[in-house]
Amino acid sequence: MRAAKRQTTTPPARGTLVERLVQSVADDIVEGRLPPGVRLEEVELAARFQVSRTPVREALRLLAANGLVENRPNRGAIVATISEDRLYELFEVMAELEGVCARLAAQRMTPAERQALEALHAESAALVRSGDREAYEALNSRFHAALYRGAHNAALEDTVLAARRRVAAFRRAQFHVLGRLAKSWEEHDQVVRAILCGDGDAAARAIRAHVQIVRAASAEYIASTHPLAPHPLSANG
Amino acid sequence: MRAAKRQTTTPPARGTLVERLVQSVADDIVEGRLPPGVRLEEVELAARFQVSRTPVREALRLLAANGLVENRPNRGAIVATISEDRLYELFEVMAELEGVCARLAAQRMTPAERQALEALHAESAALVRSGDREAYEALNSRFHAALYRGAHNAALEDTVLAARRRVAAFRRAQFHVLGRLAKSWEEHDQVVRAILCGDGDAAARAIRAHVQIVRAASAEYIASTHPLAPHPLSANG
DNA sequence: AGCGGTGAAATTGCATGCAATCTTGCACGC
DNA sequence: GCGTGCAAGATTGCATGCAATTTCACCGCT
Repeated sequence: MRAAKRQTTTPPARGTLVERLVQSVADDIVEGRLPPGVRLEEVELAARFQVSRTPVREALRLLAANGLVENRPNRGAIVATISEDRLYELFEVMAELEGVCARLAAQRMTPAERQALEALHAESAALVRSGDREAYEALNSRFHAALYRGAHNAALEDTVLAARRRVAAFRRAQFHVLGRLAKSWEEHDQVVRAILCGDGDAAARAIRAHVQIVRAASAEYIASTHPLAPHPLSANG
Repeated sequence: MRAAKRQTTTPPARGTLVERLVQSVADDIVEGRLPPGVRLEEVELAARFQVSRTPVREALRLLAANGLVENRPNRGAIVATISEDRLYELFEVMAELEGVCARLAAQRMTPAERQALEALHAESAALVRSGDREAYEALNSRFHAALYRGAHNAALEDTVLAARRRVAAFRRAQFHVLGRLAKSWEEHDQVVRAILCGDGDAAARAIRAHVQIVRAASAEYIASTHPLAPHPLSANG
C-alpha cells in the first residue's frame, strides 16, 4: 500500500480516494466508455484502480444515489439503463429546469454575465462554420452552465447540473444528427436575444423548445444505433 | 437519545442494513430529532444501531449525497446546516418545481386523480376547523405528493421529492405561525380549482405563490426561534 | 500573558477477512 | 426430454484492524 498513492495516470492524488473513484467512473459513464447495462463488479474495479473494495463500494453507492448506476442489493451494480419513456421524462425535467434558469437569468444576470454569455455564443459560431462537433459540444456545455449560474440560485444550479449528468449518459452524440450544429446555434441565439432583452418568459420558452428538440434528436440517434431497453413496442427493425 | 428506538413499526430486518440506517437517520433529521450542526460520529452511530462502522459510513455518504448531512473529508459528518440565503434558494427551487408539477398536472391528471385530489383537499378542510396541525401537515404532504404524481413524470416526481426532503429538515413547524392553517387551505383551494379547470398556468402561479408564502412563514418562524446562520445582512432589497 | 510548536488522543480513511446471498451448472426424477 | 433440487463457485454485505489525518491540550519561547 505504500507506492499505491502515486497514480501516474492522474497527476497528483488530490481529494479522497472515493471522490476520485466517483469522478473517474462517472466520467467513464457520461463519456460513453461504460455503456448502460455493463456490470460493475467491486473486485474488478478495485483491481483496476489498485484499491480495496471498501472505497469502491462507497463510490458505487454514491453513483447510484446520483442515478448513474443501478445498485441491486446482493446482486451487484450495473451502469444505469433507461427506458425510452424514462429518457423522455428526464428530458422533460431538463427542459423545465432550463426554462426556469433561463427566465431567472434573464431577470437577474449582471451586465458582465450577459456579456460573457454573448461572448460564449459568438465564439461557438465559428465552430459551427468549421463543423467541429467536439469543440462545439464543449462550448455548448459552458453555455448552458453559464445559463444555470446566471439564475443566481446555487440550489437550482445543483439541481439542474445533477439532472444534466443523469441525462448526459444517454444523450451523447446528439450532434451526430445531420445539421444539428447550425440549428442548435440558432436555438441558442433566440435564448441569448431574449435574455439580453430581459424577456424571461421568451427565454424560458426558447430554451424549453431547444431541449425538446435535442430530445427528439437524441431519440432519433439512439433509435438508429441500438435499442436501450427491451421495449418490444416499436420493434420495427 | 435513550428511548429513541421506538421502531416498533419495523421489527423485522427488512432491506439492507445501509438502507435502514439511511431511513432512520434521515427521519431523525427531517423530524427535527437531529438538529442542524450536530456531529454524527461513526463509532457513536455504530454503537447506537449495534452495527459496525462500515454500513454507517456508507449511510452517511448517501445522506450527504442527498444533502441532509455535510461530510467534510477527514473531519467527520454533521447534520446539514444552512444559511438563510441558501434556504431561500431551496424554497425557490421548490416553488418552481411545484409550479411545473401543477401546470403538468392540470393538463394530464386523469378524472380519477382529479377526484382524489379534490377529496384530499376536502378532507383537510375539516382539520382546519378542528385546528389539528399535525393531522393537517400529514394530509398536506399527501396533497403535494398527489400533485407531483399527477404530472405523470416519475423523474420530475423524484426530483421534487428530493428537494422536498432537503427543505423539510429546515421548515418544520411552518404551521406554528398563527393562522397559517386556514390560509394554507385557501391557497390549496386556488390550486385545486385551477387544476380542475385544466388551467395549468393558473395552477402554476397559485402553487408558486403558495410555496413563497410558506417560505416567508418558515423564515419568520425560524428567525423567531433561533438564527441558523450568522448572516447579519438582511438582503431584503 | 500571548503565541506558536509538539505529541498524544480521537477520529476518519482504507484494507482485509469472514459470513450471507445469489448465480450457475449438473444430476436426478417425472 | 424437460423441469426441479442442490451444491459449488462467485459476488456482495458486514465486521474488524491498521494507517493517516485532524484535533487539542500542554509546553516552551518571545
